Amino acid sequence: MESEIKEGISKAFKELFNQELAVVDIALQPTKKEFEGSHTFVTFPYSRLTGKNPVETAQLIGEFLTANTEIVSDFNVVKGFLNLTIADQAWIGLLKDINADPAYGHVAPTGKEVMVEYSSPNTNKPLHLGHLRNNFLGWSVATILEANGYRAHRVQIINDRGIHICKSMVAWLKFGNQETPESNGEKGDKLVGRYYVRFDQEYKKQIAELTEQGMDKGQAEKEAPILKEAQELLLKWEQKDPKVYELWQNMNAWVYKGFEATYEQMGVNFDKLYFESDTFLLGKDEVLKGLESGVFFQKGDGSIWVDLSDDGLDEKLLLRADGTSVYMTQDIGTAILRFRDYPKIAQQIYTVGNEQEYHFKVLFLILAKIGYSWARECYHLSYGMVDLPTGKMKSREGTVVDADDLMKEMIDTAAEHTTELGKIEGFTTEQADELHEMIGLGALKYFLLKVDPKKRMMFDPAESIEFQGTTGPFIQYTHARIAAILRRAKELGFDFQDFDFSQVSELHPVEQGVISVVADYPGKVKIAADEYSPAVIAQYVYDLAKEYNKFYQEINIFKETDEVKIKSRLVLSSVAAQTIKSAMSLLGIKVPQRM
RNA sequence: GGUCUCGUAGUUCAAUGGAUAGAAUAGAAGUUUCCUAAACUUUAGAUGCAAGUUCGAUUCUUGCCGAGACCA
Repeated sequence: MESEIKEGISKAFKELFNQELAVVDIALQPTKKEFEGSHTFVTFPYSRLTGKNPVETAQLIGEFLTANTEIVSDFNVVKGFLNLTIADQAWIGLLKDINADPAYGHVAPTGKEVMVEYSSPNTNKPLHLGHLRNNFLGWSVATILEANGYRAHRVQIINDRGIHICKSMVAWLKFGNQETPESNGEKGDKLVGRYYVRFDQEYKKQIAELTEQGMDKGQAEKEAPILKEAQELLLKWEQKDPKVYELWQNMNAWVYKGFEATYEQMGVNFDKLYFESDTFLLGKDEVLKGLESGVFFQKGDGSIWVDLSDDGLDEKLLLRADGTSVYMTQDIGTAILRFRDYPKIAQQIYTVGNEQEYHFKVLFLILAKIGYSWARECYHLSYGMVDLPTGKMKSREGTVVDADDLMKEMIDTAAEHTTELGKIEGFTTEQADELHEMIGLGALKYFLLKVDPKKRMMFDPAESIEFQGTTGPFIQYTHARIAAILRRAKELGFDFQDFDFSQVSELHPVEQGVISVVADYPGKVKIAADEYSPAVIAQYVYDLAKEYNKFYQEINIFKETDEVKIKSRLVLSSVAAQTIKSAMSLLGIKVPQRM
């Protein structure tokens, strides 16, 4: 539809003004609702090209389009705005085409591949609210890219080594009494996380004792025995001490099992996991190679650095004086390994919080410096922090919202609301549970994805579980109502599968409204991919649901006596439902048949 | 100190340089003999401040004020 209008405008420029205006340079915008029409062409910028003032230009183009195209039936000009009205037949034709396309809005596979990283947790803490935004975002972007014809590889890097996990290990050895997830039924990531907290408590206690004995605080922080024990453990781990290694493997295995359960509840999955314990040595090799080739330099103490002052940044440490690696070292190794594993990927996307923007800027520069041309195809999908009404999430102050707890709370609230409204009569327990999960998680995902990723956002638990307004459940409810209509149609014996569109002669404005929003879908899917922003889809599907609700309110399909109208509206409803379902699936949200 | 991000209704979010800055929510007032009222309709309310660029600025540039993150 849009492209046909643009072609018409391009033609008009050629024939009326003898000017070349490429179709790609023409922008249309939706007409404001207070004006007649659906598409608007702004003529202010073209006065020079046409030699006429904006109003005359708009008038001439409007006349040309009405006379020479089938789709534009009428127009009006307000200042430099040319508002175009599309012919009913063009809308009907569009509906017919959309209805005939089972993969409407999605591009067939192009053979291009892309890698999307998300989640990437530490193994010493359970997943929290921030991880939810991260996972939903990464998973959704991968799915949106798939809808644009890419093959997406979903991966994560697990920070499974380092002092943090050793802290949990020490605490478990000291206070754990050999307890395991099997022995006490606790989720593995929670158990290990608990010992990390336990370590911190003990550490603080020891610091207090030492300072009481007269040691100054800075020294006490270094000298606390429990910290020394953790450091010793790390050293033993690096030497692959069998006992330490076994404990490390066991505790990490508990964590992974716990994470797996959380991911399953979240509805996300991965094609491949990377572990830092596997990649950090490769990174080290690369740094040493870079030192040999003169890309990096060494300081007097033996530490290795990169100088990025030509790029407007400063010097950055790559390898410590004692030869141990830093985050950057590991990330270099991981990136290289991934391009080896998947040589066909055109791009690597990192879903990581915006506090690491500097880190990734540096990483990509370094990769380019050591000669990897794909470095410029790496993209940091940066997202803002999630704030709570009570303030910032701080693990030390216990104000972290646990991912499992939150998901459970959402599902429970969905159950309460649904029961209150009497919606689940006739449901089996399994059906009811499935529905509550759909609604609870739909509310959560939609709430976290509707905001522009790069912006910091406020998550209000109380508000998010209100299933009103710009929310997932609102959209799910709209879908359920359409499904009810289609069920009713079946009961009444309406078969609209091979509906003959040529019988339809006119449209009600609310029908046209729905078709016009549905028609935007492919364009939105593309924009969402270009901008790596599920928020584009979230906003879109809300608009669609709202538009359908207007239609629903205005027209009672089964009250109509004209069978052609009934069927055409059933087709319209079916197309709307499918588009809602398709768009929601890009966000990882399921839609129910009834709720 | 340096780099970056962000300041929009009471609140949470929108707006490829375009028309009278949109929604939602909270507030006020309505709609159900009819397919699901978790809906719909009406109403009131905002661009931090000051310049600049131009037909036109929430958007681009500069300065200031305010919030946050990162780098030493």
